[in-house]
Amino acid sequence: MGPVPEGAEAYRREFPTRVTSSAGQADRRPGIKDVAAIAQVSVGTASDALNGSGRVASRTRARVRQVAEAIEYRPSTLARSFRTNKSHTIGLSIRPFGGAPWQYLAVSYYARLLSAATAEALQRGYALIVLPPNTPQILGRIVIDGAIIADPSPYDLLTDELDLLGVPFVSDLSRMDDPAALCVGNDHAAAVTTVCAHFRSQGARSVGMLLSDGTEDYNTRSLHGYQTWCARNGAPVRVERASTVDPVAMAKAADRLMTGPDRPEAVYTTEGPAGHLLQEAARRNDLRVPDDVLLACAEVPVAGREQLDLTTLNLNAEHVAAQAVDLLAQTLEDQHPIDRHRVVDTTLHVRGSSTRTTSS
Amino acid sequence: MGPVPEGAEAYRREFPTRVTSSAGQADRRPGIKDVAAIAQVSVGTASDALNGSGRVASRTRARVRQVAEAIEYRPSTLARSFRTNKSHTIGLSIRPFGGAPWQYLAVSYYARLLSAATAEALQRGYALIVLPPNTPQILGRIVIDGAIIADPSPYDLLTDELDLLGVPFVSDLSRMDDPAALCVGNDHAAAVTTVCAHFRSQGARSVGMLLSDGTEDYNTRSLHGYQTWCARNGAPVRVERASTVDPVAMAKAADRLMTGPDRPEAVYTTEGPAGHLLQEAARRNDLRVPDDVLLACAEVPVAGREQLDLTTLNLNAEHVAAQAVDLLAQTLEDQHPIDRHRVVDTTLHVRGSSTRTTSS
DNA sequence: ATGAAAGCGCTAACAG
DNA sequence: CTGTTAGCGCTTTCAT
Repeated sequence: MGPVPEGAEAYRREFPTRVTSSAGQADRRPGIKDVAAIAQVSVGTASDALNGSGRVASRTRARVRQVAEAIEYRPSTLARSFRTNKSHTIGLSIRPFGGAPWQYLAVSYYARLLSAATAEALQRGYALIVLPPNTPQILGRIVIDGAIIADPSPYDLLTDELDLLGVPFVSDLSRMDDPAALCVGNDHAAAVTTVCAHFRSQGARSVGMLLSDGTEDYNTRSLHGYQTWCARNGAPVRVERASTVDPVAMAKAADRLMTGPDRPEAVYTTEGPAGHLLQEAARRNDLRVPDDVLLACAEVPVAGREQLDLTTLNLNAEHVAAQAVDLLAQTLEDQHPIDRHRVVDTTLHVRGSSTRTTSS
Repeated sequence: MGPVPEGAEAYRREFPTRVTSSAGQADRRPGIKDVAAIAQVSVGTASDALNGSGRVASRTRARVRQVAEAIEYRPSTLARSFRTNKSHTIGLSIRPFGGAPWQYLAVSYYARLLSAATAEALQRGYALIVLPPNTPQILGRIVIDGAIIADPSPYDLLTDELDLLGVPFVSDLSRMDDPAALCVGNDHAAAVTTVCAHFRSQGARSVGMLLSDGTEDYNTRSLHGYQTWCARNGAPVRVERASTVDPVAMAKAADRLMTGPDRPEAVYTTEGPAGHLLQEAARRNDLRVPDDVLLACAEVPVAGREQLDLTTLNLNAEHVAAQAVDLLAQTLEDQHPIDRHRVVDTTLHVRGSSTRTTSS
């Protein structure tokens, strides 16, 4: 018999049922010691040969690899992860939305974030695990190297547990005061300012704001940006808030912005799905868009985007995801990124709902 | 000092920098041996006490747990996974769609499948990992206990690798001939029959079919069901196929179904996003819906569902996901489910696009 | 260039 | 009831 037995058959012939304890189960997956035994090297050498550490003769490496291929050896990812203390997985937690905890995929921003984060992570050799928000217990069962917390509520329970476990995570700009924190997000204050300026350029003197009643960072920043703009431009502040969970409440809030003698000449909402609620409210109140009131919203459900002819603020979820994954990956690979706070630009897509056709 | 030091401070006081090799890094996470040392028990006892194996005196268990709590001990999930050979994760792979590999979230069926699978998995203590389709290499880096392959192409490379690794997986009904395979899916043939029967009940004598040119199970089954229905009912077969990737080709295919003297009186498409393509094609060809042609489609993008007034076939993605996770979880927990092939019902939602208002 | 051996942190079998 | 010990499968020194 030659020194290099080839194929799984030869392997089985030479090592018939290598099982130690319970007889009969010859179907156990081959381990690295099987490879080593057949290739007539030690496990250490086999490991080096397979991982290409360079310190093994090319002839023996070839032999070891040949054997590994022949018996279809696959290293145990579990053991390897354990040994290297890396699982190559990152968690992504998205805040609850619309009552149901997983409703968020209906919001284009989060769907895009998830897609892009998954793609970007995989490209770098990480898999993405979808985590529930506010459920730190899950971290006791599963393994992640790092995490991305999208739009955490100010007291998200996950973050504390992650800190305790020493798992690095990226969150939004709400943690910017901590220079060590990893932050990626939009400058929502600037975004709102852009929208308001656009409204004004179209002749609107007053702008109303439809906000969620949540306490996420984007909410507070958007509100702050709005208030600042109003103050600087001598415009009245007109804010309505309602729970994102409750479309009826949202619709009523929209109605409040469309009625009364002092109703604003333009309305913006940070809640994408509320975009068409604004359109419906305008219709209910016999206001023509854009003639009587200008409208815009941040993101919008994917389908029917064009049909709605709605001016939108693109938060560039793909960029956010890419930056977040990049920042996390660098940190996990001990590259100590210098720019740990990253602000992603927003883009205003002007469409019919905010373009004055007749001068007022 | 009492026998039970409380709090991390006491711990650090008593065991100042327990590090063995490199001095100075006192920030290493406490392990089970730290807990054991402080609680004055062996690691085995500590493990039993923490995992509630029942064989330890309640007094000592209390003490051990108290210590663990005090020093904020968290078991290494990596080590535990390694030891128990379980990672509590399942992979979900969804076929590529629309060119971009992650575009599928725009398709409501897949978005719902992902949401529901994630929720169901977490409820059972599993986390869900989003896997790319046709990329078996990823399985060499990450750890999963099982997998769900949604709509695999007939030669999906993932399945072979999963078999090799001994990772159980659920796929669709295309593997029903293997009694050991785990299968969950809709009976697409029956679904198409339902749609055709509905069309006929509304007076349509002929039904056209707009299909993807893919080779997924739902495609072949839908086509087969359609052909069978036509044969049984003496209706002409009129099938157009186009790549889901290519909306232009899809639109052209839709046009072909709307023109000519022998154009069908009703059209169904299995591709949700093509639903409104059918509507547009009808408009282009001056056909009124539903007067001149009846329309229906399987699933539809989430937003604007009501506005489109389109009859849809609900594939009940949530049920599919729940059954798939259930089947997988049972298998992983060695419960050897008897019903390894599970067929999920579909539901026809009749709306305006297929309801004859005037009798023809 | 290669082999031998020491663990990673934890669980589980066995011994007391 | 509790302590001791043997690994899980692999990577990584340290010798040779």
